[in-house]
Amino acid sequence: MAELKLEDIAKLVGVSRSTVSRVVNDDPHVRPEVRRRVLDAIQSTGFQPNAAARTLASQRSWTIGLVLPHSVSFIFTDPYYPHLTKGVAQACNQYNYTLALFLVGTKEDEERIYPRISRKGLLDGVIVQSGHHGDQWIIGRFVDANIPLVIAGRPFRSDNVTYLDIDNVNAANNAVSHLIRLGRKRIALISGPVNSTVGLDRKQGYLKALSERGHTVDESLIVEGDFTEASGYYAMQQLLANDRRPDAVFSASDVMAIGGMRATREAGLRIPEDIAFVGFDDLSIPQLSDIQLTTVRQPVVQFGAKTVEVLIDLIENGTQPPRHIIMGTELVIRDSCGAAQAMGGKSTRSGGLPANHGVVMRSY
Amino acid sequence: MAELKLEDIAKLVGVSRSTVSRVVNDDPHVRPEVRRRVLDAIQSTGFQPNAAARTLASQRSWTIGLVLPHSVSFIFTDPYYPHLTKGVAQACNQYNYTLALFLVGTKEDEERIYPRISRKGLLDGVIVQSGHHGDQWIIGRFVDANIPLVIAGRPFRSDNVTYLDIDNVNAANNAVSHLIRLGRKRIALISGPVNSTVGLDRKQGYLKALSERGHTVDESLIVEGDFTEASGYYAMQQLLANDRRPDAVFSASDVMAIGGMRATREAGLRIPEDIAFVGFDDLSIPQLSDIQLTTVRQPVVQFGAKTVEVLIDLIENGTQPPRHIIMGTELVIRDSCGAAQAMGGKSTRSGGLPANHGVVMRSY
DNA sequence: TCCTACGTTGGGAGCGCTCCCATTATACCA
DNA sequence: TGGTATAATGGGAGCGCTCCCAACGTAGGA
Repeated sequence: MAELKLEDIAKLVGVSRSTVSRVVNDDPHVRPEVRRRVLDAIQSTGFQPNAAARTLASQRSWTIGLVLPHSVSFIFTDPYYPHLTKGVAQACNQYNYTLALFLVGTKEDEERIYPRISRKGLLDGVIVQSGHHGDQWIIGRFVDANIPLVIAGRPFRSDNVTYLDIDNVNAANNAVSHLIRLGRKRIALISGPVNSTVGLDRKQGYLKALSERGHTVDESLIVEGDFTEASGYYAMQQLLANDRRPDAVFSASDVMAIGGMRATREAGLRIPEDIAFVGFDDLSIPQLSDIQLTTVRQPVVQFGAKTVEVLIDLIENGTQPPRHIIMGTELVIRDSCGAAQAMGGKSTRSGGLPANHGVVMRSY
Repeated sequence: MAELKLEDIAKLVGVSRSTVSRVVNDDPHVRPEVRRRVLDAIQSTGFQPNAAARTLASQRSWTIGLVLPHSVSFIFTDPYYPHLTKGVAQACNQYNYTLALFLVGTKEDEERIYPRISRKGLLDGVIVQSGHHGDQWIIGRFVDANIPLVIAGRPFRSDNVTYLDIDNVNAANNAVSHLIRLGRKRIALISGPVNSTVGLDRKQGYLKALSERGHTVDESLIVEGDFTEASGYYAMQQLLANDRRPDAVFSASDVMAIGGMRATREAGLRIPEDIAFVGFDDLSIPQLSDIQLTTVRQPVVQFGAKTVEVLIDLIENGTQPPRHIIMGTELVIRDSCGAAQAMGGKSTRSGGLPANHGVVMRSY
């Protein structure tokens, strides 16, 4: 079967190329009867308009790019990326855009990928997941290329770009405040990398909670991790080697919290009795544990979808003043923070269920 | 800055459009001196050829599609998908292809996505992750559309399509044989869904190992899961409710094994002393456990990359007889199978390390 | 009845490349 | 030195659409 084109359908129906094009593009200026005949022909022949020709003529590709820098290593261990991707992909489907995925790992990748992205006729716009210091020049590059751009996550220099982020400071503040309310005195932080805005913001929330509630900051209770389970494990070992060990830990990610909890158990300490834990993410990691993690739930999938919507708005309505959109979080209270014991009630654990839903507290 | 085209560069350098095109496409028929001047102009102007125009004229988009059916739910919990995606994305970068990602969840998604994929001028070829019964018609559809196609995973009807798979039967056979060699008598199976070839093949390997080594099959020791942690947990509870409980479990995925191990611990049983576990995947799931899982390592990332290579070969060299490529696996022996104890040695656990590498046995 | 307005339709002119063929420049041999 | 093979170059045609404008038809008002 030779490839059909608009012209062929036109000939078949006995109308012009333009009329078929109008039908395909839902242009109202076609008589209903003609539209029906064209539609029939399209249906019966299985005609699909050629994407490249359409893009060339209309200067719109209906494709958006999702760029995940550094992801090649982290996509292994960090459930954040699959969830974000899912949110973005679903929204793309919904709005009839195609999603082009760019996983950038090495410098070599960058040199192959970034020119391709800046090229016209491939993408209508780009979403860059960011928040790392090293991403600045990439963002600058796309800004220079004048391609519609939305950043997922707060970039270091955010004044002239549109970005979406979750409210990391408030979320961390809530989590730590929760531990303080439960009577914990020495609350440690396993932070994210401080060369990332996520790491920075969650740390700031931790510090804010302490100072707002009259706790003094003990630098020896702050250890930096890199969002991997291993780093959480080592960070916890360091915290436990302290003269006076912590009685609670706020971890900037669930995966690090799991590492920390493993180190805690190995040291013969009980969770939450000896040390309470609160994590960050709530992205359904399968855990081999009878202790369910209290954590900050960030709406990553919706976040990804929202990112797409903002980008499409940018594509279709042209340049606008940069927008900064911040999404809220929830604190999900399960076992590891000791809330159940502290409140004299039963564990929130609904015995035997693979994962309980916990008690949810909206951040705002 | 107005968008540059080939013609503009040509005018700038004082040559023709065709010559610039030759330089851009590395055609050898250009004098070195002219090539240099053109290259300089391209460099200094930052010219990028328009992707859509190129695609339209050459009938090649240098884009391939990765279709993940059912993935919208599983991408949450199953690390297989991110790993496969990573392998595919890296290979795409390497060969200068763009990757278009299609996450298909609902029937609605299908109706939006599949016509787009069949459309000419968007994709040069498609990789479909498969192995589920329901995917047959999708595959048939792409075969009909005559688009270069490679299946990742063995499809149910595989005669007329090219696919890649790992050797699930052998891998499962090895895993179960390992448990038998360690002296386990009642070896249970937490299988994958039997409406998938993965589930079927791993089950067949289990059955094969038993029969080859003179064990009888006890149907009450076989429970079907769906690759989620929850299903592993429930499956294990069912197994433990047995009159005579198993002394070993082979799980068709690590995530289900983790669910199973959680149920085992909750029942007050020891791993591996009371029940030994062997999983399948080895995709670095963060575990809150002092027990490291013995498992079958499947080379998912390389598998994804290989899939791309086979597809590109198909794209560039035209239709060939369908190829069926099967990749080997390794058994990674850690703590949960009890090999260390059985062999009278120490645990293979290198005390305190976040995750040990285990002892690797190549399948073949 | 004619004229105007508007809804409908057709076709030309691109979009920015690649591909092919014709033409010109260069090298090599007799 | 002329003739021929070969390399380098230029430009037309076309890829399959969209967009725009002109042309046509029909209805409604004067």
